[in-house]
Amino acid sequence: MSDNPNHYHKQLLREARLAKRNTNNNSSDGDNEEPRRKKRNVKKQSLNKKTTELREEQDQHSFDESSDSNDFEDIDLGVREPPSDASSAESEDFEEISLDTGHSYQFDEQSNNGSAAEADALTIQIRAPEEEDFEISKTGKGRSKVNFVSKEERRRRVQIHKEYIALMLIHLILRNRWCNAKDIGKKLKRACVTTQTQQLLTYDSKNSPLLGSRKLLDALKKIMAIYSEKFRITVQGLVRKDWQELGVIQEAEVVTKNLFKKLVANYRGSRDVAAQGFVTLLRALGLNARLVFSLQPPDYTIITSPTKLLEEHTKSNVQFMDSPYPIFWVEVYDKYKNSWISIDPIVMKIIETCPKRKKSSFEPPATDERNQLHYALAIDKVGRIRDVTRRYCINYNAKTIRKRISFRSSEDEDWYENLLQAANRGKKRSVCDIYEMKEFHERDLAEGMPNNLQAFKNHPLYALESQLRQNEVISPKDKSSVCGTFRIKSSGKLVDVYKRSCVKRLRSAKAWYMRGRILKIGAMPMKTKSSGVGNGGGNVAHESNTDDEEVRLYAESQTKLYIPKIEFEDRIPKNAYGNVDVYTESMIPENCCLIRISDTVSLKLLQKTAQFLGIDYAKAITSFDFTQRGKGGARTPNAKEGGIVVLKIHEEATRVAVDFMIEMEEYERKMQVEENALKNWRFFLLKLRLQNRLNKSHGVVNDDSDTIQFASPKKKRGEEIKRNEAEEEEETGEEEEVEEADEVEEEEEQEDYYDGGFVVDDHAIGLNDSTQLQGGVFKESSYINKVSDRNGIDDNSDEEEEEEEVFDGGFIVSDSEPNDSRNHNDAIRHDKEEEKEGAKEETSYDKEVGQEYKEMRSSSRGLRSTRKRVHKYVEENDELEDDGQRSSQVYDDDDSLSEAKFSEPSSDQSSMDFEYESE
DNA sequence: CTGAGGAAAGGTTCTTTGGGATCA
DNA sequence: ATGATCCCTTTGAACCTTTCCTCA
Repeated sequence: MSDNPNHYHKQLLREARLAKRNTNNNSSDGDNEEPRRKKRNVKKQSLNKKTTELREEQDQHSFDESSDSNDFEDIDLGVREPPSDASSAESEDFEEISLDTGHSYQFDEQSNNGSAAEADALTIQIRAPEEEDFEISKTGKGRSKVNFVSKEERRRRVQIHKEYIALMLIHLILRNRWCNAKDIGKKLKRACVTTQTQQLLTYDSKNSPLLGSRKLLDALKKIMAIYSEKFRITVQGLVRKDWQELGVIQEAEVVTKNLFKKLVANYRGSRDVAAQGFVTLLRALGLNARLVFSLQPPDYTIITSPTKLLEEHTKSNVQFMDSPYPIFWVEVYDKYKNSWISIDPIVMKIIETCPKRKKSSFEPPATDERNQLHYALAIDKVGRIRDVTRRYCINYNAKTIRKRISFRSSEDEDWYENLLQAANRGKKRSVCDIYEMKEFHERDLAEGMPNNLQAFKNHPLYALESQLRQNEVISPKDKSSVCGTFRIKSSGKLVDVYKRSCVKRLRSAKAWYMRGRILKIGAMPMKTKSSGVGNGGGNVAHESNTDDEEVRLYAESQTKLYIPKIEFEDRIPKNAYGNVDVYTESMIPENCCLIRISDTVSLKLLQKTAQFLGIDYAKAITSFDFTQRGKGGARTPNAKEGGIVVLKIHEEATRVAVDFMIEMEEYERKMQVEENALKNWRFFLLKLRLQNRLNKSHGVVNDDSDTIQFASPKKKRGEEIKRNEAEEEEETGEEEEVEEADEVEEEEEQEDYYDGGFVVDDHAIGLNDSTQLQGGVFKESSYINKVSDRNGIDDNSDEEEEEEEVFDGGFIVSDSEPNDSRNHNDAIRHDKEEEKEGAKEETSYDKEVGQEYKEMRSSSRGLRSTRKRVHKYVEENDELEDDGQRSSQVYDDDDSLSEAKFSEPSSDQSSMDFEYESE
């Protein structure tokens, strides 16, 4: 140990904090954060399935659940139960309540009038108690005594632990508000404070702070003596309960605000109420008094199942033994010494300013069943909450920390932090806090090294070499990392103690690569381990590991951020597979950007977009998954594609195009419906004509059972047939027929829009601007093409012409055409200008595309012109000929595709015709 | 009281770029 | 005949950690 332990430990602490921050940063920007988050989501989902969610309205009182849960002896929030919450109120045991951290807690301190206990929006899920939760997991043959609980139960215990904390916090906030009652305070003051003590308190001691402090203590002592003399404990206060005792009800009256006032005024109630009353009294005296609550959540680290005790406890209401230590007590700020004085006016009747390195008298021994000091929260007059556990626990870092939820995982740590933060929202720090932080820091330093081996495990400051994990190493391993020695009591061996901040976590080069880091040149492995590890289902067979028996492990300091090499500014640096590895954000090549897939944007769409724009792109591999194929156990890695990488200069254009493609897809879907409808109708009309002709040539067949099923109702068909029979003239008949069809269309449109139905143009167009645009676009480009194509193919051209006129009624072809050509000329002119511009042309083009898109939205410019422009741009400006060709191919393909689609109905129809005729 | 050791369970890490059937 | 597309399946092994318990 060094000569100046304080200084030494300070440094240690700083280093430890730094190291922690570093690891946190790594985990947050790395990919390794993802699986964890995923897991949590899964948990949440499964939880949600089982829970009934209760969302409280903003102005409702959100804490009602707790007021009726019988677990808590005396919570009342002074609010009435809304009838709608009956289900939650009925839950006898307060079983599973999941609270989202951070955002859900909103403690509103504005309305400080007691009756309105409120959170703005608190989501509480209550799960009905399940018998199975206490199910005992399988135990070994020989050791019947150890009964571990199931995974599910463990999770549930953590959950309850958290909920208990949250609800007790709320309890504390409420009680603290009641403690601000001035009327009671005045009354207590009159009864308990003599003029003599009053004088002690008002002593002006600017010159001698020591004397002032002394007098404050004297005054407190006197007040405490009178108060504790008067107070009678009539009911048991809060106690700690084990898991099996959670359902046991302590018989007590529900304390409302009025009852609280009455109790305090009459010096009756539980020891908790006594402490709260004392706070009221001290505050009335103008002292800065805090109410301290040592939360007693059931211990989540206990994973054994309840055994014999369970039955005893649930059957008879066991009166819990009172702990000789308080759960509520008081802290008074000593402004002379800038420290807090702890007062327990009722249980132990002591006043204490605990020196460092000495065990506080408030800390119960670990054997106390009914009281454990793991979370001590102090709340002041305005509702500032501070975690003051550090003050009361001598072995905070070595022991207490392990029982706190923050020790479990970083997520849980965040949860706890967020909880306190939410409770403190909008409240500023005071000078007292700064002095308090200083005090806690000093206590940290004073705690020193643990005195037993076990406490060294995961100690935040110290580490023993024997307790390191396989992939951990102490670096640098010299005098600078040793901070002392420890003698193992049993063996008497003397071992070195290292700083925790010097413990480095090692990974293989591959593992680092997956985290976006590569080895520095000349890095020597810090440790090696046999490659047998984890080779489980790997491809051991095909890759002879003879020369690579060992996995070399490296520390993070031996690696550097991987920065992809860029050979040409205008090329995407792809790997051998033609992809880009993007396991972390930092792995995106500098001249590129990643466009991720999402729920709405599929990889296919992205690829299509890139091809459409004719730009170079590469699939981005963002992670791997390993799936089991076959029963052999060989697990094959699957590269997961998380998006595409495009050149940065193409980013904006691509994003705009992606948006456009999404809209286009949506429109195409609609068009498909419409097209199907048209096909059906066309088919229907043909059938009618055919039938008509057959009837004419072969006579009417009175047979209702048709071989062909139509979507339209038979009644209407019958009508049409009659009409057709009446009208012998072909041309006029057809015209009317089509009109009739149009009418029917409109009627049926409401009935089945998607079921092979159809879209009326007016309807489709009139929705909003964007649809109107699309309508315009597609009428020009695809729809009209299709119709005219069909005209070309079909023999019954007369009819088709008529049809076109009918369906085209919604838009003005003549108008759009000159418009289009003008734009086209515009585009060409633009392109020519751009050609001259030179170096900046590409970026300006990108902007151009963005603007054009906006223009298109407003002025309904055609898709075709855009396409042509992009196409033209690619041809003229882009040096990548291949891509240009590809895009032109795509363009052509698209048209041919639409042609191909339209050959369908004719073939379909002919076969049907054939079938009909053969009949 | 302390530590070693064992049991039992859950968690973490490692692996790092298909293939056969069917359809167009 | 050939290329494109779909669908298969959710798995291990080895190691590590944590807890409880017993025994010395």
